[in-house]
Amino acid sequence: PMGFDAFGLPAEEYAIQTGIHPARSTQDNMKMYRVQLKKLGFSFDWSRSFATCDPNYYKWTQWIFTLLFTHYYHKSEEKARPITELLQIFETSGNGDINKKAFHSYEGIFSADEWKNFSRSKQSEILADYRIAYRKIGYVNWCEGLGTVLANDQIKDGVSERGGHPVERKAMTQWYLRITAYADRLLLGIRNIEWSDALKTMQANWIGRSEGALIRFPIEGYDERIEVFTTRPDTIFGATYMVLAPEHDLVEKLTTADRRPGVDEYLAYVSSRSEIERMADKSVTGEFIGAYALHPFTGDRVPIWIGEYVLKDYGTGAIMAVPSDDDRDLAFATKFNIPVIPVIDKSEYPGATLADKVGKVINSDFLNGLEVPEAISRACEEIEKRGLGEAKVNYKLRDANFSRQRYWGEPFPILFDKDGVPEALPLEQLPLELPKTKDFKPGVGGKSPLSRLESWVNAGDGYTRVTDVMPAVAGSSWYYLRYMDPHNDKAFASPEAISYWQNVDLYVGGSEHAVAHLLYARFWHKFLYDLGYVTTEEPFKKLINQGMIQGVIEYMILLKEKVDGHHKFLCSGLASDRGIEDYVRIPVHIDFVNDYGNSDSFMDLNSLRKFIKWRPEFKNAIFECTKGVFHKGMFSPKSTASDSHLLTLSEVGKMSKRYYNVVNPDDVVKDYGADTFRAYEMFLGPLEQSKPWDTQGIEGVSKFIRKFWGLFFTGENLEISDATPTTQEFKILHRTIQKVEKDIEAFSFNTAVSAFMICVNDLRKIDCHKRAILEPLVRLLSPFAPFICEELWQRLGNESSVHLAQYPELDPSYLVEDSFDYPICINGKKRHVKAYSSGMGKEDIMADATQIPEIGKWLEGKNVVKVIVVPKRMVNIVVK
RNA sequence: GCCAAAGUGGUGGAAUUGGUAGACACGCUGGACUCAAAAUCCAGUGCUGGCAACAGCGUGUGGGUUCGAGUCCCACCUUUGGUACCA
Repeated sequence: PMGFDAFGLPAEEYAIQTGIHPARSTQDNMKMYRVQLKKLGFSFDWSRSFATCDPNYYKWTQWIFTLLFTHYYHKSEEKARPITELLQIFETSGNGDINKKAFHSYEGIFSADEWKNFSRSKQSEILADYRIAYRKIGYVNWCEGLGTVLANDQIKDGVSERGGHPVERKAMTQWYLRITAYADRLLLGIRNIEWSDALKTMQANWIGRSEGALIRFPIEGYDERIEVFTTRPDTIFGATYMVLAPEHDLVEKLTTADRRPGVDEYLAYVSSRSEIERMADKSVTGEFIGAYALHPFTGDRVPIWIGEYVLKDYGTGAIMAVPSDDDRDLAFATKFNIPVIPVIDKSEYPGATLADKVGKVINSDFLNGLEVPEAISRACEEIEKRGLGEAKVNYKLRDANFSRQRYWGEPFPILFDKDGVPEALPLEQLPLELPKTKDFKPGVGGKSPLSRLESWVNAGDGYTRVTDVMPAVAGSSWYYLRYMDPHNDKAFASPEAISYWQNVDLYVGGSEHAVAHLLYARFWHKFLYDLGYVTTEEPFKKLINQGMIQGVIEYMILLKEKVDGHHKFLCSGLASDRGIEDYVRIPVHIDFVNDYGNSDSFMDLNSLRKFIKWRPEFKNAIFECTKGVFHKGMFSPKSTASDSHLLTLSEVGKMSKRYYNVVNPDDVVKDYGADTFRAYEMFLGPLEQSKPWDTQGIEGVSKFIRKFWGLFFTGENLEISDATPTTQEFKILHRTIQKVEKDIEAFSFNTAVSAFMICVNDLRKIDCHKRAILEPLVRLLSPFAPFICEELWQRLGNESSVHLAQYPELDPSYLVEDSFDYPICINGKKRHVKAYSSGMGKEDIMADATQIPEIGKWLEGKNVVKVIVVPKRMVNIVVK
């Protein structure tokens, strides 16, 4: 159910050509059309991956969506409640008459104080609006937000990565997943799962809980107030100006006539800037809009500005700026000559930065003299007392855009009536299948392809359908539950199956899912838990991030000539005889120092930076990317001297078609067999670690497999003895059982393979061919080398599969050693080794160790201060 | 900048969680078998000095704790992921 990249081609284009539903097509079809599409020279923009295409599965994804749609978050109960309950309460409470009960229930959406602060007209508007409450208060909200769509009218900025087509960001009414309702519980739940600390921290940071205050600033001459969120209410007396996000609702209203031209110009500037530009260039920009807020405590006039550095989506989209205690505010104030009032005295905390929450408050009326932490709570108190705002917890986590303007994906099981009120389709009408079509081009104004289908949009009786589809994360948020009962057509999984399987014991996945997929799945799971559909609070009990097998990416740089005293290079990627033509799209000249921002070459900027770091003498060189074909063997072998004309650079990175560094496992299997390949992947290193694929070491594993086979055969003939094994042979076996068992539990497969190698080497040395040893060993090795073990198991005369056989059991009695080789150390340095029997006491060892003749020379002329004996570890003699 | 992870031979990596650093492999060197090669087998292989016995040094750098540090603490350097004006 996860979206997958099918040969790097989007499903839409595939369907255009074939008319075949990708999920139902065969691999061969795919390959055939892949070739055709390439010939046609398609480039693609609006989708790279297939969404879930099996209606029997996505029926339940749609059903869960209807649950999310018909439930709301009840703050005081901290769980999901059906919206219908809420509506009933309103209906019985009479038109516009807000009784306490209704009020309480409404708390799930607005706090009591928020409600109080709404104007009378807004309150009745909300009540009159209750019929369309679904739009606003469910776990999925139908509201406006930015989406990235193909610009089919005008080129604005930025081009798509794949085809170079222009895209734009556009506000559209879309579905949003209200994951923020679960922010607190998603954060708390992290404690109870066995994930790596790194991953837990990443999720915690992503949720980004911060405690602070919501403060409402009155505006001179207006009834409205500006709401700001701050984690530093203690610095409120240092607030010398306010900044609104350029997209803030009040900007239009508050801008004075004399400031209008400047503001319009600034707004135009902001909207012209692409995300990339904003990120690359963080220069301080802003504009005064002419209006003033009134400081809630002092009543001073506080000028209102707009500025790019305030984000519409975080907090309230507005800040009180305290230049004395915030780096960004200070930079802004400095640039625009806004006064700075120091409010925190940090003289007692040398080395503390502006952001550190330490110091004593000054210039701040009733806060003077307090330490920062006290001042924060004191300020919150006062703010609440005077009705200026309240303490508030804010989360970085934002509601997730759940609409995609493309063809493939689960259609939304929602109909809008003629008044625009959404209704969920009942389960009997699911799945709502995607309509068949041959027209996959985007709709007008960046709308999705479905909007072009009149028969889809109009559902009859004045009802209309949503034209967007769900993202790939929809299906992936719960697919593991479907595995528990995959063929059930009455429910997404039966209660029996759910209570038997519960949740995922071990989830192995890449760390790229750290915040998105893993967070959404946790949210859905908790939601289903609240509704009683699952029995656990967390979907994935234990999680391991496997590393990625990487490839080596090679680059080549050719010193071409000297131009105006500058070195000029031809640079290129390479790795195979297929050449690089396709991958260097636009030849560009890069003067690295002055113009390095415009690279569109295969050899990316990072590599160039690395190159410069390595060879600083070429700092001022000119790099020219070329379409020419470089072969590895074209130039003299790797030379790095500056008099040479060729330099090579390589780096380790993802295996990808675009780098020509993909190693096909089939080839390795063909050369060495599946068992060797499998065991070698395990042997390469720790599971969690990414590592480059390097076939050099595979010989060792291959030899091991052959040696293991050799234990059973002399030439072609099976030669197995039924003799009783010696103690030593049993010891070798059971030592291996112990080690392998422990390693499997710790997911340390590389050391398990090494234990097998040691075992086989030891058995060869003593020429052991005994069934009583080898048969358990076959069973033990079978998860690591399943095919050869199955073969040997059958040859040993067993009827059923080795994979169904009883796993060998450890007998610790074979592991008892009667002596131990103690390293004898002088002051912690090993000088000698001596064996002492296991029964020997500490005192006896101590006494003997100091008498060892070989140790004598180290003790000469010194006093023995202390002798430390650690049983079964070592002996340390401390001398002075 | 911030968050996270990691730095051990020529290479991939071990190290019982504070107790013999370099297991197991690859590579390399020498040898056996062979007319020869491949395959296989045997021996050696951290660095430096020495014929050797042996000695000194050695887990990114500098300091600290300890009888004892790859492992713990402090500061720094480097690399790899992630993230980005989060108020």
